[in-house]
Amino acid sequence: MEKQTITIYDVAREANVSMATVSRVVNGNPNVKPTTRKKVLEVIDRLDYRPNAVARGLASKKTTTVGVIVPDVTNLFFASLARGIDDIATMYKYNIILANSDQNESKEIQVLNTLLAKQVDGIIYMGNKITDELRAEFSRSKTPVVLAGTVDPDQQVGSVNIDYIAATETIISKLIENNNKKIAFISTALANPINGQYRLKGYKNALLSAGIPFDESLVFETAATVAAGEELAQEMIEKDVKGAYVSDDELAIGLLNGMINAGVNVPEDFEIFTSNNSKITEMARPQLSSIMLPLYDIGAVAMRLLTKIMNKEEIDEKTITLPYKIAYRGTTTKED
Amino acid sequence: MEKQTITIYDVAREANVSMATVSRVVNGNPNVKPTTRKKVLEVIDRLDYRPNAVARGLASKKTTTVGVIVPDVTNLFFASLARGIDDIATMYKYNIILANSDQNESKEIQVLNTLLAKQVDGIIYMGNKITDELRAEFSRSKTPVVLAGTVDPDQQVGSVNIDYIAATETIISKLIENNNKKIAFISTALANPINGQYRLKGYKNALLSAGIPFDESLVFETAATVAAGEELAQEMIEKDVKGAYVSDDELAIGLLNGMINAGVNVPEDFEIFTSNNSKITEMARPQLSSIMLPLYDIGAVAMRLLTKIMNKEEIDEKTITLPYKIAYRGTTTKED
DNA sequence: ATGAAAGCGCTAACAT
DNA sequence: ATGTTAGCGCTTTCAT
Repeated sequence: MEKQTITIYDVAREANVSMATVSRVVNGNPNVKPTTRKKVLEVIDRLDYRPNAVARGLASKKTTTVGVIVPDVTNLFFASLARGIDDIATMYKYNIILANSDQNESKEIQVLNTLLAKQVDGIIYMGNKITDELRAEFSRSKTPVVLAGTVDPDQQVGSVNIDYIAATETIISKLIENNNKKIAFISTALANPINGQYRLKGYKNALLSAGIPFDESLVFETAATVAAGEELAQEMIEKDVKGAYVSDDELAIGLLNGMINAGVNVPEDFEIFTSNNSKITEMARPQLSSIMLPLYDIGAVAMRLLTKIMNKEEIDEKTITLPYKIAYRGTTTKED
Repeated sequence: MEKQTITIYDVAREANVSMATVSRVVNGNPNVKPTTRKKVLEVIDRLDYRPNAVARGLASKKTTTVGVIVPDVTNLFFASLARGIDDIATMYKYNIILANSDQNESKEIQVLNTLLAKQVDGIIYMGNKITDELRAEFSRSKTPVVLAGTVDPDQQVGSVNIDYIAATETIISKLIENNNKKIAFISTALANPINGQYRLKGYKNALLSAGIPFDESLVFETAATVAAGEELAQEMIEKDVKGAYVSDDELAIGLLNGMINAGVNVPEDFEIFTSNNSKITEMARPQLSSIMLPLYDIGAVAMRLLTKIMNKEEIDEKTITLPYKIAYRGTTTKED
């Protein structure tokens, strides 16, 4: 015998009221006489009634769930953003459907489509580049989208980031000042505008200010893994590079460990600045100096922005730039 | 003018067929003549029709989404499990609603309830202890539940784990053999049966085999953080402890760094074994020796098990024990 | 303050 | 192979 599900209709019958009244009670509508409210609540409790969110979603056209597209939760960078997102989502009574995209374009499109099919009220996207196809899908539905730690050069959708150009310029200048003229720019996906445009721009700006010519051969593109970083160490030594800016923390740890294994003294003979200040930066020995990206906050603010858009509130500015700091730790010499 | 949503009815009208036929085409039902299928698909494409998963969920009583309750995605241990879960979920056309519980009982209960309200087809739970209240909620609905990296001593729900007792016993024996008799057992939440019952049991077993009396004062309970580990270092030195088994990787890195900062040689004068083999174990210097918990696989197998249960397939054994290995790395002396 | 009734967009018998 | 028809459990006018 299947366990019968209790519906709003059952409650209405037992409480001698209409479905509408039960609905009002459940949704906290004030237009209910206290005595009836009490009676209804009593029946709800007695029958152990639980509103069916799917039915509610169909009727109200709101699911109170948002889709979160993330390259890989296993990367602390994204996990931290996701945590910020979920906390704020919970605060505003939303749930998140988390989907890993592996930065894979077709997977992103597919994920986006199932998210839209599931009628999410909004989407938070993290990734590399907003391809044209992706943008087309975004605008095909009117579901609001916010980018977290991801930029859209065209600023068509909301986004939350820091000023990557300024941050990078600052630390590269610091590196030059501490150190010498040969600084590597080590990045994951240069196709990502954050890396290939903004950070690289900051790097070039700093060189320019110091009167150092830009050397293409000091720009490296590789994977966001420890192994990739270790592999790069030898090349640093061969090219007699004295310092490096790295766009990913795992990659930075790999490079750090690779240099140390090769007998190089860090930071005396080689300085490293990394970008995300995820918690692994403090696990490294020496601890990694880093741009202090407010990871959790980027996620949290992105979700907050999304709630406003979903709620059709007035938005002052949909392109949000958060402040950042610099952590001078063990992989750079002078503090400031 | 609101953009009108295209429904199955619109497609039916345009294609001169019934809704049922459109539904059949959309759901890949073979009972459709190829020519009509083609015609319907053409209209679907032309109108840019997207099936509404919420309506489908209400009608079919299946949402193809599963709830995942996790203490904190920001912990690599859980992030790795979550990744395994999501990959298999995607493979079987499910999406996951990810909810952080912070190991907080009331939050767990609340999250579980909203997940059930959203009519998830199944739930994967990760956490500490299955409290009675939680178990009551689990059985209150017939929604299938599988535990990933979490044990239920009563084995009432499905679960995927390794043999924690044997794994711990093995490495403690190794530590004793390498080293000496004073081995600390450092754990997060002893209330978690994995720590307080199984791992501690393995620890005691190993001591017993070696004829070493169990010393309560060598059992430490603390938080799963780097800071907590660093704080513990001094105590290790004062008590003249020569080795430690640690239940969490972040905690282990903290301890490792703390010992090194105190001038202790690792592994020569102090050996460390940690438990989860998350990727940070390879970022540490020296790299952490560890039980090789198949994190991704635990998540993947848990999700696979859940799909079987949701699909009412025959299950051989709902309490699954996966194999594990031991990684002998830099924080222990002899290899084996 | 409460009720009646019409959907929301789809699936799933059941007919034909 | 295709169509008809009830729902699924709820929200939301519109009355009263």
